[in-house]
Amino acid sequence: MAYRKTAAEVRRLEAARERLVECATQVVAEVGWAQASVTAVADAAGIAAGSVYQHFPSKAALAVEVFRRAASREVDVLAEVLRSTDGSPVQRLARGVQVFARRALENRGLAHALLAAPAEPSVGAERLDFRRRYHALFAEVVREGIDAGLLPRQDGQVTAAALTGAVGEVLVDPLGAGRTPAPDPEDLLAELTALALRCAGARPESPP
Amino acid sequence: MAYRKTAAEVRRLEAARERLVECATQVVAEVGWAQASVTAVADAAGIAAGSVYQHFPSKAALAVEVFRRAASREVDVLAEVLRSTDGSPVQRLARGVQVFARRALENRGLAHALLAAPAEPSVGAERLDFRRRYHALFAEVVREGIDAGLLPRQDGQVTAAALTGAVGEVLVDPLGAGRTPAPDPEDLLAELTALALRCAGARPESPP
DNA sequence: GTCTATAGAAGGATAGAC
DNA sequence: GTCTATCCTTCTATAGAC
Repeated sequence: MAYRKTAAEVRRLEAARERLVECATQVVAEVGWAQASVTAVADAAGIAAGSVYQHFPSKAALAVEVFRRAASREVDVLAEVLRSTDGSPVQRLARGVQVFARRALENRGLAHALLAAPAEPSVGAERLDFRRRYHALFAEVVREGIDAGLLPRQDGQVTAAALTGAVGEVLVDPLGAGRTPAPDPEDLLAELTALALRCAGARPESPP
Repeated sequence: MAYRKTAAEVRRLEAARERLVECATQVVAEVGWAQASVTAVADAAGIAAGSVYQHFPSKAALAVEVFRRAASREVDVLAEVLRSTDGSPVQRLARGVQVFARRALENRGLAHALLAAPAEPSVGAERLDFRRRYHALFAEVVREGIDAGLLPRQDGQVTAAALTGAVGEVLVDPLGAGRTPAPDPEDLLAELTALALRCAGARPESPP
């Protein structure tokens, strides 16, 4: 007689998997990909190391899932801000950059893991996709800004890529080695916003 | 009696290693890290796969060496342009961005491998260092621009990181999947230069 | 003759095809 | 699920330099 999972069992299994992904994400944010061993992750989730393989075929698959979840959250948040109906495209761009940066500064470990930390190739491939999604979002708002006459004519795709790269790169270094003295997060945020607007060609005195 | 290598032997050995690194670089540029197997690299160098291990303890060590060599070449070229005594800091910045981009567009495979292609963690770590060296170079010229009154007051470190990230990110996508239609390299170069100058806050009408 | 670099094949593991 | 193919690495025998 074939074994059939009951609904309760399925739910428990999914909950365990969910919990595993969440704990793994936290471990990665704290110690980085390199130090996030299967044992460390399993310990954090309160399960045996071997049990990880009940939910994922390999450590790499778990890492990819961790990356995808975290990246999607960031993309979703940015999308909501950039596509908001509140404010001009330029204002939304500024808010988008701020949100991008603020979230990174509030969870530096995770941001570093998403943006730059050395990781296995499978995660690296996800990272390329992650950045492309950022491009697409920025490209939308840049295009709106051009159409509204708030930004000069330009290749929106190029500007969008540049914004992604610029903001990402700025956030990586203070997250990594760090400067001395450590820059004040609020200063950094202001600097970064101004820089992004310059980058897109927004008039400096652009009003409310 | 202890065996001592003759000068000729040492030279031959170094030449073989050199040739191996060069061939490996070419293979990586052509097919990427993922496809650059030990056998493929050895074949390109005209040696047996096992012989690779006479020169490097592991494939990863060879990959790191390949990355370092190629990255150092790029950094050196950029340094020469940015530190040239010819032209204002802003002009040198523009030329630097152009050289950065032009070299990437002329050897897209290698540029993609250096900037973005998924690679093993050991290469990823080198990549972080590579980008930091770019920051440092851009930071110099931005600072000079500020001191000369050609650029507005700003955090040079932040701008330098942003320039690195922006140019790098813009170059990655056309190098990888590519857009349709493929953008004209000269247009891209002009767009990128303008963008970098905006990013640093250079006056648009800045003359010769 | 002695010592080493190289070639070539074997080992052990893993991923992909069927 | 099995089987093949390929990958990185190690091992051994050979050829070549001193």
